[in-house]
Amino acid sequence: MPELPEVETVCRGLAQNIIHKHISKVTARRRDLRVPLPANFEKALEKKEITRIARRAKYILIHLDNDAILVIHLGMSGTLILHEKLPKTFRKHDHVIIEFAPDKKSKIGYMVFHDPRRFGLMALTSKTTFAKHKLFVNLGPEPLDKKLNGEYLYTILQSSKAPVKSVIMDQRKLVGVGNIYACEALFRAHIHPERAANKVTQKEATALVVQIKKVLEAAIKSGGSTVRDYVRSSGDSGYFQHHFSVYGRKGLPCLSCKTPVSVIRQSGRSTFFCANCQK
DNA sequence: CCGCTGTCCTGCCAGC
DNA sequence: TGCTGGCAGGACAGCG
Repeated sequence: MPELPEVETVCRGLAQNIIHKHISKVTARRRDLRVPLPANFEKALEKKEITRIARRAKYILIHLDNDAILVIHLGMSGTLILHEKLPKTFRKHDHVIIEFAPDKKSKIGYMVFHDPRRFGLMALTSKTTFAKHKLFVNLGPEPLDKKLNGEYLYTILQSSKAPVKSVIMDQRKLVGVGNIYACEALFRAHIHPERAANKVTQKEATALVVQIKKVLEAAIKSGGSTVRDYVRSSGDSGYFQHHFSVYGRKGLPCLSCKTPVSVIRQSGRSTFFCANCQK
């Protein structure tokens, strides 16, 4: 389940494999994803060339050689798998199959969007209307952008008395940080996840920004993380999960002080933290 | 406006 | 072994 590093890893995999490919055929086996596929979905993609792969927040943006952009969100359980040949049988949750015209440069022939929970989506937008699109208009800044500094985060945190963890996961304030990396960044910055955001000091906000960037960059470097069903577009798993300090480590000794890692629920999500190291 | 809860959907795993 | 309940990386509507 992709947070920013996983989505970034998928984008890099796609960029290496499908840029300049021509889409020859699109087949939707199910249209009722989180947002239903538009009626013109297949036609809008067929006969177009892929020119560029980009990412905004947790959305994959596949630019085509006209004004169009194919938007993909993987939700909690979505994967994009590239195949050389069409599989003999489709899996139950293979919802969309994109077929490429053969070319001399690569053997990749198909891309399959697989998403058991259907929390993911595929949508169409365009270069000219992208910024005003419903999915993108309210998104906050990218965490790896220079614009996201301690000063910015401190201002954001000051404006809310919700728990600091909820605020850094709020995609309107800051994109890309999901449950795993929120837990990891707060641990690294020694901030308790339940602390009211407006009680975080300027110094702590700066430390938190540094740790958010560091943990995301480290995860991207190791190819994203895998908990259960996330697979890179090249087909093999990432391995950042071996580096989690607190996430999924309930009851195991804190790597810093050996206190057993705690787990609580915040807004329906599990939060892992060290009650001794995080104040 | 704000903060929090519930919900969408399926699969998997622990516990009985 | 088989069933059940709870939980899963996201996002958003709707409630008080």
